[in-house]
Amino acid sequence: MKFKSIKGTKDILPDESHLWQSVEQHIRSVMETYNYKEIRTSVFEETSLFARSIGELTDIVGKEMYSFIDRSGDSLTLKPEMTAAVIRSYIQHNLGKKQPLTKVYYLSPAFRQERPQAGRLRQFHQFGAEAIGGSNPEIDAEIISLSAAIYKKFGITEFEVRINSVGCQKCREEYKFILKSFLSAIANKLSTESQRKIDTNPMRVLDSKDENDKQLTIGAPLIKDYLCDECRIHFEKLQSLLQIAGVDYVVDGRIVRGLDYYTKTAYEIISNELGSQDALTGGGRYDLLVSELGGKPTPSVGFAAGMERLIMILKKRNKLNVTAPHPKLFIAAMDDKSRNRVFQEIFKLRNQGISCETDLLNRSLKAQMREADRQQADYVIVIGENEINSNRVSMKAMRTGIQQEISLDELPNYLTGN
RNA sequence: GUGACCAUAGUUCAGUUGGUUAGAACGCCAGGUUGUGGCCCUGGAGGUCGAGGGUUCGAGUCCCUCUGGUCACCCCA
Repeated sequence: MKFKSIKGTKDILPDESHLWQSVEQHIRSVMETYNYKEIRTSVFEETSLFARSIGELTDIVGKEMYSFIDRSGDSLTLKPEMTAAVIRSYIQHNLGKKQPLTKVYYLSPAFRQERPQAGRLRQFHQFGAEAIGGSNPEIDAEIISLSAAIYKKFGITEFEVRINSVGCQKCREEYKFILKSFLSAIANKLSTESQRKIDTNPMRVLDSKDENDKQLTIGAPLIKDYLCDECRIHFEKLQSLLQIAGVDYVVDGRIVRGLDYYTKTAYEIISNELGSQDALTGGGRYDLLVSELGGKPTPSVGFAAGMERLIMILKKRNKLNVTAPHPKLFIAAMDDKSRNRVFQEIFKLRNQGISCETDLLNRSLKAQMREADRQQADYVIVIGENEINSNRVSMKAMRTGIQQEISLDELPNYLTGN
């Protein structure tokens, strides 16, 4: 085979595309219930936008971005996540001037050059939302509730919302200092991975998957015990609001998100049905990002979720009772002489918005019937000399096999009446 | 980037210690007499056995390299 899809990319084939459409439609409907409006940004941006927002030292920026130099010498990057692009757009178009709080959602492909595995692709699809312009914990609660509501909309209830506060610049620095000294004391017993992180990103040591590391860090200081008053009050208020909103959650003091820009609230939605990549959703508050990217200081919250991971669960749980679109009517031609008349009827019906199909390959009547069955057409009529002369056709309901004779002129009414 | 396992029709898979024309199921196509699908029956098409090297009289089967897939690590959606 000469050409193949790029490693880590997947074609969504005609058999499956309607399933994606249906999932997307459900997501949109929940987003709109919460009064978020869609934003679409281009798939690529200036490389420096992501470097600045996500953080130079993160894995995403350090080794996973699809970056390239275009013909004018600019460095561009296929977006590895959506928030940076949304914020860039928010600032560029002065959306904050039109209203104090901007609520947007998106559905978009994203790109990261990682080794593919279950629930991880190089081109993947995210949906998510951002509420830009407010610092109230009510907004954090709304974002978390919204993301959980989407899974509930699909009948998925087996997931866990884990929340944490990662503090602000002030209290996080103090905490990191304390944490580092705790970790340094046990450094020689930690895994080499974790040892490396003590200086660069000590909070990540706490969510190491290494069993030994887990044991060693059981008594480690957690940031929730070192929050400043403002962050602590915000976190407590968020929890009471989640209770009011009816969102079940657990506090997990070890959550650290992989993107540098989070402040205060950080949260994840985890499923135990996904394999190793178990995060359905990740999100949190990023009060410093807008100003970091050149806008006015604008506190914001958001989340991003993986489409493929959602669909994995839906498939596993058999929650995808979506029916593929199928033609209402199939018109078979008795013989070649009748084909022009068949086409005439087909186009007439299609012009009236009725989905119908006919044989385009000059096949036998039997083959045409088989095709109609395969296409799951609701009805079939056969047009031949008799029908052309009498202007009457036998309408066969394929599910029941019952035939009913009607006039050709009644066809549109008959079909739309059903 | 690291590791493990895998790669045979459109799909899911068989393929004996290396030995003639590489099989099955499903799917696809055509028939089973007069103008009607599904079930059933019969027949047919379809494979450079992932690619390239090597060992051998002989390789789908053994060895090497590459590519791709799957899963895990890392990290994340």
